Amino acid sequence: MTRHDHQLHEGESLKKAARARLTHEGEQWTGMRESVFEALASFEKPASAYDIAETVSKNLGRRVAANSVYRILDLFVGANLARRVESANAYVANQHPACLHDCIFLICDNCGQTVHIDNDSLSSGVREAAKSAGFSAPRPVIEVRGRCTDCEDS
Amino acid sequence: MTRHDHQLHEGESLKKAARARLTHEGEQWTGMRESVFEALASFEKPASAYDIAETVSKNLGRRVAANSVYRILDLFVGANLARRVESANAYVANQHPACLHDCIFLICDNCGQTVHIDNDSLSSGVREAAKSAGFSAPRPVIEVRGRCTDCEDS
DNA sequence: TGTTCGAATGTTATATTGTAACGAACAACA
DNA sequence: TGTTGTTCGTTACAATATAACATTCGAACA
Repeated sequence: MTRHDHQLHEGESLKKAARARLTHEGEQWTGMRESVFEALASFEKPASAYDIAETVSKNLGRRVAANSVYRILDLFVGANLARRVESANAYVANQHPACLHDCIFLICDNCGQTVHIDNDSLSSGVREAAKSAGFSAPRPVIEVRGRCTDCEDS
Repeated sequence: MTRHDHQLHEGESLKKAARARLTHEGEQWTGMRESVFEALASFEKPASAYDIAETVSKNLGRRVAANSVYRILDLFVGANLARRVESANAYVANQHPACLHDCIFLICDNCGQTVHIDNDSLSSGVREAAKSAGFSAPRPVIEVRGRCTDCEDS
C-alpha cells in the first residue's frame, strides 16, 4: 500500500479544493456546479445521477433535470473531482481532487457502502499489463464486489 | 502473466464445454439456453442483452424478449459460462468455462473490441488488498479502457 | 452602457439497460 | 393421471443515459 502524504479534504475544505482544481482546469465554478458537488459529497455511498438530481432539486427548491446533472458529473469526472463507479452506475466525490490516482473501489453487495483504496503498485501493474497487450492510453477500472465488515455476518 | 495449460474452446467445442459445465452445475441445457449461448458466442465484441435478444429472435424466427435473455445471462454468469463487462453493460462468452479465473478485460474506447487477459498475480493482489481492508468474499472487477492496436492512430 | 458571443443551463423527448409479476408450457416423478 | 417445480412467454414498468434545441447568463469588448 503506497503512502499518501497529500491532504484528505472534507466539507468546506473539500469544496474549496474542488473549486480550485476545476478553475485550474479553465472551467467555471458556477452555482449549479457547486450545488451538484455539494449534493454528491453529501452522500455516504455512491449516488446515481438521479439521486443527485433529486437532492439538488430539494436543496434549490426547483426541479433540476438529471440531464443537467449528467453534464456536470461528466465534467467532474474529467477534471478528477469525481469518480464513476462502473459496477454500480454511480458516482462518488474524489477526496483529493488535486492529485491523480488509479483508485480501487470496494463495494459492499449488501449495503452499498463503498470505500476506496489506493495501491499504486497494483494499479500500475494493471496499466503495464494492458500496455504489454498493445493497449494505449490505458485507464484502469478496478473495483471489488464483496461484503464489508459490518455485513459479513448478516 | 500466468501460464495457461487448459484448453481454449471455440465453436462446437466451446458449446460442448459450456453445456458440460452447466449440466455439471445441476442446471439444464435447454434449447433456449443453447440459442442464447450461440448468439452470445457469435459476437466478436461484448454484446448487450438486447443485442443478444435481437440475434436470438432472428435465429429462431420469433420474438424473444430481453427479459428471458437476462435470466439466462445471469445463469451463465453464475455458472462461469459468460462474463459481464461492467464498464460496457455487456456480456461475453467465457472461452474456458471449466476453470475459474479473475480475468482482466481490455476494452477499446474507439471500436469496442475487447480482449481479456489472465494475470493471477495481479488479480490475487487485488483480492488480497480487498481482504486486508476487511472485505470478505471479494470478486474483483478489473477492466481497462483505452485504445487497441488497430485504433491507436485514428 | 450596451452589444455580442459563447458557455452553461433548461426543457423535452427518446434511447438503452434492467426488474417485477404472473401465467402458460413442459418435464420429472409419485 | 395428478402433482410439483423449473423454464419460458408476456406485459408492464423502473432506472440509467443521451440527443436536440431553446434559453439564460456572464464575460469581453466597442
